[in-house]
Amino acid sequence: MKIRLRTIFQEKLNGHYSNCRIRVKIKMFSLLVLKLDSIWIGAICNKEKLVRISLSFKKESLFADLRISKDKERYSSSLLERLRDDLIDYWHLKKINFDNYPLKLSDYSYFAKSVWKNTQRIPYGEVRSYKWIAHKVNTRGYRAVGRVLSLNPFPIIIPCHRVIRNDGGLGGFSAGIEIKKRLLKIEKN
DNA sequence: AACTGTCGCGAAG
DNA sequence: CTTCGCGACAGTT
Repeated sequence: MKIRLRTIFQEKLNGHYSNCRIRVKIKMFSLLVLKLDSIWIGAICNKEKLVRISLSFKKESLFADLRISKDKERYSSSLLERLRDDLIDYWHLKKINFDNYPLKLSDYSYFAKSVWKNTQRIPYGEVRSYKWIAHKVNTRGYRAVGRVLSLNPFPIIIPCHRVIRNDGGLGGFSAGIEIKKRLLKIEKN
């Protein structure tokens, strides 16, 4: 449970604090943590949408990446249960379609959202280049595409691992190139 | 102002 | 023919 103090009003009347109103906004997050082979996957969601996913070889870095502290309480969530099942199936080589997960994208720029949307159009098992994505969003800012993909809050669901260099090189991956290789290997079967 | 997961060209081996 | 270095590119934080 994440508690954010929104506003604290203190009204000074007649020389002393006589009316103190406190409004607290409580945000509830559900947390999923699972390990598939050597890779840890963490995901958080709010009441209706996924908020962030993180991949790592080290469990500890999940929580920093998700921007939560690790000993928060966990609440069950049907969304995360579905995600957990899908991820396990995906890991066992099933061609899972992650397209219809509700994602919280409201905080991101139009450009970022269009890059991610086009990334989601790359079919399972196929790859496209950063340049290809750039064409789709009408820019020659290839590096800008890379920058936005590096900020991808939903790895696997937004399959940025399917985006590689135009010359066939792998490019990069924010969670580490080994994880990118691993995901591509899973999809090659 | 600095950063990024790029691209493509020219020069060198 | 392959590899390397470098400058241009564009959008974000």
